Amino acid sequence: MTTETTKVDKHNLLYRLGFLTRRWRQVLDSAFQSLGVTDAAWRPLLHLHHLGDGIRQKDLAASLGIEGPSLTRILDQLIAKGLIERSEDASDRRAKLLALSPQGRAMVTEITGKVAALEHDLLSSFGDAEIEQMSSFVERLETRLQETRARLKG
Amino acid sequence: MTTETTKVDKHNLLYRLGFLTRRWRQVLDSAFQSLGVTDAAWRPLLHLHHLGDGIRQKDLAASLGIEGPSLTRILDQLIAKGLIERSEDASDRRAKLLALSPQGRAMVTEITGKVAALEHDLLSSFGDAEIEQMSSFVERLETRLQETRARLKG
DNA sequence: GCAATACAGATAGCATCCTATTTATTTTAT
DNA sequence: ATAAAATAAATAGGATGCTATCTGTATTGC
Repeated sequence: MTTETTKVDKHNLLYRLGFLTRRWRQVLDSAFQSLGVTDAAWRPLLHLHHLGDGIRQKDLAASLGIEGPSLTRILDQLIAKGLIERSEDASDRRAKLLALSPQGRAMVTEITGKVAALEHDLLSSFGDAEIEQMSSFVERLETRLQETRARLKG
Repeated sequence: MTTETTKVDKHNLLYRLGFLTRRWRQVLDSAFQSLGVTDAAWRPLLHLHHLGDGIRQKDLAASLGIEGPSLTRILDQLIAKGLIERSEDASDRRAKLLALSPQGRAMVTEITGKVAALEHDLLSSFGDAEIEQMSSFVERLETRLQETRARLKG
């Protein structure tokens, strides 16, 4: 029975991580509805703000950890809302350069406040050492997973 | 700067959890392609096996942590493949009862082996104490998130 | 007994991610 | 110099989750 229990625990861990991220997404979703941006849309704004105007879509996608086509649609929405501007790169006519509009910058401020409040609410009971430990675990899992992925593909 | 750094770390933690679960799903996806079941489909099979034949869709959905409509579509696929059988509940004509077919039971065996191998591969570098600690963190986050969710809805 | 409410499941439609392919442009190799 | 390969972004289509709504059945309240 000990073996069985251990196996179930490990099994549940990854399952519950997925569950947790779905729930977190739902919380963010309801929190951002009032701002008029979807949950998927706020992160590109913050990353763009952090990386600075004038970057390419490809680099923003890499920063977000999503694929190019996934970003294209989100950008279409953000550009339609006037939060981001997409211009052509004079030095490479295949590429597009991204920049926050003034409204986009204002939105970044609002989003940053909301996200910080929600994250604080979620993490406030954890000490710095615990946060760091979780970060370390996640990093180890990421590394291992990347190796596994590479092995399955190669 | 200290404040800034801490903030970014916390920020990254939840972001990276989402990233991690997406990657894990991708690994499972490529591993299960050869079995002819999608990543979303294997978990209902295992849960049904664990819960036993004759349960209702509603209870399986609750066990999986997904909503009824999300399960309906997955079940349609699994039934079309002949892995699960859906029958009417004589005591309540609204409800349907679920059972694994013989092929479904065989699939459960294959899936269990594959999942166990992948999870072992991912988690083998973690000690039991570390696994338990991660579980504890996840549980605390789940609890806190549920409270937040309830507060936002009420 | 019958109307109102609750519940199980299915359907419709949205959001987000992915991979595969297409188009336009740039870089590399012969 | 030109043909082949590589690259940036867009488009097409699939998978998975959600909420809202519909249908049929059971339960509750008067």
